[in-house]
Amino acid sequence: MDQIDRKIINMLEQNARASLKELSAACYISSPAIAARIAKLEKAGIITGYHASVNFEKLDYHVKAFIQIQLEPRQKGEFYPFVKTVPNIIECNCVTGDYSELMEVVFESTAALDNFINDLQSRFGKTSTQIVFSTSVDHRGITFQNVDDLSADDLKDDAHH
Amino acid sequence: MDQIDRKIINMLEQNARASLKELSAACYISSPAIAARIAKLEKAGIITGYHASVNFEKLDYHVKAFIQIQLEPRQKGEFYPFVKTVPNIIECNCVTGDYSELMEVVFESTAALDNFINDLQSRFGKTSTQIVFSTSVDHRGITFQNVDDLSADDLKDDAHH
DNA sequence: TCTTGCGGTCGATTTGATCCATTGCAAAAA
DNA sequence: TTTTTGCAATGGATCAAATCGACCGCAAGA
Repeated sequence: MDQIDRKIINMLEQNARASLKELSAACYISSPAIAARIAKLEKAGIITGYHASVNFEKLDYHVKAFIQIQLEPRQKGEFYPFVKTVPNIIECNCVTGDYSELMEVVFESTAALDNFINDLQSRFGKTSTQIVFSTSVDHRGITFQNVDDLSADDLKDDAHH
Repeated sequence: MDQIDRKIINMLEQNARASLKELSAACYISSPAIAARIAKLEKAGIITGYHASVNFEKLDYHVKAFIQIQLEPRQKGEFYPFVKTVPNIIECNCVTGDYSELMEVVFESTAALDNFINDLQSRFGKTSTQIVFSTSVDHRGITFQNVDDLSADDLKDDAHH
């Protein structure tokens, strides 16, 4: 993981469809070299995938919310397969605190959200919900600093650490 | 937005680097047709970007957490530019409830997280933090149902709605 | 009926990705 | 010190994929 790898990751986080040529120009190395580095980062499990992101509003998912739920330990075996199959659940984490699971969801309407919460409560346990008014930072990866405007020499020097 | 568009979106959510050829084969239309549809979805603001996702653990961000913070209305002008500049904040939402902002963060260690929380509290207001034990559903987009195994005829019929 | 516009196909061209032989360099072995 | 080994890169040839432009068919509105 040198500066070039970090720059590749930054660029692919911003635009996963960037061509090897673009990456190659920005990193001052050849495109086969970029391809080899990307393959290595994927194999190492550092880059885990490439995903298009969509505007939920435009797809008529007007309500985003966070739902916390209290779960008995024995319910987890049923809960985890369940959450994976519900497309409205866009993230789910097991967390510290009074509620054991915290999930992020999107729904067409508050009515549909309410419906889902009722279903959750009857199947599992007590919930607590916060509805999202606005999103100031949309889900993103970490961005490496001090990599964005490096000269050819800076990058090359670093490569042979 | 017909079934073909939905299938394209599904596929690009799963693999944003899928080639036009792959998409074209799966949708039973030519690759220029796919390119035109993607361009249209982007221009309409339905597809908002393509992002590589990384394994935070492998990059030594061992602690994921959700931080809620109480904010005076007048503090928002300062808060929003701030959260955008902190790379550790991977999502931030304004929500209903006792705490006005809910953010998802990643840090190298609990010490670094603690440090950040102290900084937040001194700059803004009261916080409440939940640390993530495990993630059963990693951040994902919505997946359209009944699109994954359609025949050539199904897709074509739908195109001329 | 005629026209307009959209969304599609097909083949030609251009662009980008991949393969392979070769090089340079640094670290470990002789 | 010299030799060897292995890794990461290059550059050109080859191959695959994306783009362009001409053309077609169909449905909606003039």
